[in-house]
Amino acid sequence: MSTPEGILGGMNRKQGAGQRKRAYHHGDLERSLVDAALTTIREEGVQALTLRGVGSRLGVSRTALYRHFDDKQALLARVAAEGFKRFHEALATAVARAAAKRANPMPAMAAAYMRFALSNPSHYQTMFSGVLTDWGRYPDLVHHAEGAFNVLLDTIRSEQQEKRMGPGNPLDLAEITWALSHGLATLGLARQLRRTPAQLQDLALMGCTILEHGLRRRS
Amino acid sequence: MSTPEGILGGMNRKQGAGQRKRAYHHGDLERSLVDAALTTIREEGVQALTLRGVGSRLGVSRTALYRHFDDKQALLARVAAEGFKRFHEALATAVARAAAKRANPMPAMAAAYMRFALSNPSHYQTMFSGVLTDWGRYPDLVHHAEGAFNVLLDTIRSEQQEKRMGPGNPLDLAEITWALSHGLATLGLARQLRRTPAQLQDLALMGCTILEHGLRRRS
DNA sequence: ACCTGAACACCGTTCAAGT
DNA sequence: ACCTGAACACCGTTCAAGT
Repeated sequence: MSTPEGILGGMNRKQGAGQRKRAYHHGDLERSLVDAALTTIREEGVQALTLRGVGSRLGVSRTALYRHFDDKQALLARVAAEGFKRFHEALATAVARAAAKRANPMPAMAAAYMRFALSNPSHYQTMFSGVLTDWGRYPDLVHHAEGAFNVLLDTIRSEQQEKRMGPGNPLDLAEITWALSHGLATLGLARQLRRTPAQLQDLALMGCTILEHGLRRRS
Repeated sequence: MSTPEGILGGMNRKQGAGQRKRAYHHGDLERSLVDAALTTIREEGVQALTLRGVGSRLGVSRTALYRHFDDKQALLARVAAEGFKRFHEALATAVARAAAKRANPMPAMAAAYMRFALSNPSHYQTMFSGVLTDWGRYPDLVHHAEGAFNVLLDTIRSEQQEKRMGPGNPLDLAEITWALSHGLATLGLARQLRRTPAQLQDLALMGCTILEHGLRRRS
């Protein structure tokens, strides 16, 4: 790992004043590129993202990006990986908080899922829109995606073990639960359901409750 | 509407022999363009569709398409509209067949939904991938999309009226049911669930059953 | 180390021109 | 009516060159 502060300290003596990683043109261009991409995706959709657009948003040439990312895919993969990391954390936190209150973790996860999608629409779109091919090229993408899914799967397993949830193959139940949350989130973000964020949040909870009740009743 | 047979009959006397709408270069180029687009989408994904690619697949210039479609969006909209029309019909047929057998229409619809997605992946991808903006420009798109959703909504309403389904706001239940089917279909087609088509079909039925049981049990 | 400008091979779209 | 070729304004990506 390089130590940009030390190197740049000699090149630019007006360093400091709260700016740690300032390079001679941009401080932490890599981070700025990701943020600029997120802004573009939020405003125009992931389909409309261009490297020229991202560059010009920062007053930087279209090729400057190649110092930090292999190609356009790599920039999108970074956005998605960051999204999956936050998503993973959001689900884990929701489960932990429910456990601390001895509350049902399933609706807590359903709420956290929808809240994440609504609060991070650019990340969510990049994670699931299908713009990303070759997931295999980006290990942390796969790592956090699997991590998030495993939070769900492990919670279902332990709820079943404690007899708080009805029987059924945990993998089947996890995929069905995920599909419902994912369906509501994608349709909601695409404005295919005519709902306010608060109503989408209610719908996610309601769907989760119905599934849980259905599981108790199965033969 | 023009009558190409009459016009072309004078231009090309080797007409007939089972070919009705043959123009001097291609018979029904419009239909061929849609089919070529579907093939490309199936093989490379909707993101990879180019007008040059579609044209060269038919041995036709990239601009020939503009005689039949306003632009690329219009070609994609045609694919999506055709998809929604077939989708609408598939759902309506499933409900009608279930009614004829006095069978439960809900699992019949869930099965028909997944079967449509698996049998028409190119259509499904174009319908729901988000490549299509400006739905308002294509009325039959909206018409058939609403038609398909209304089959679901009406079925839920009548099942509730006949006391075969538990209580709840029909619109809420329709959107939850749709979201589950849509989530399973999109995740399945994107190979994010590691399932065979037959397993996806089973999962769709299972999800539908759990939802129905959950509805009976709600307070 | 970081950034640029020119160049290349692609795109969708327009338009005058051919049959 | 139907199709083409040239032209235009965009892409992503590469690369030699600058500081």
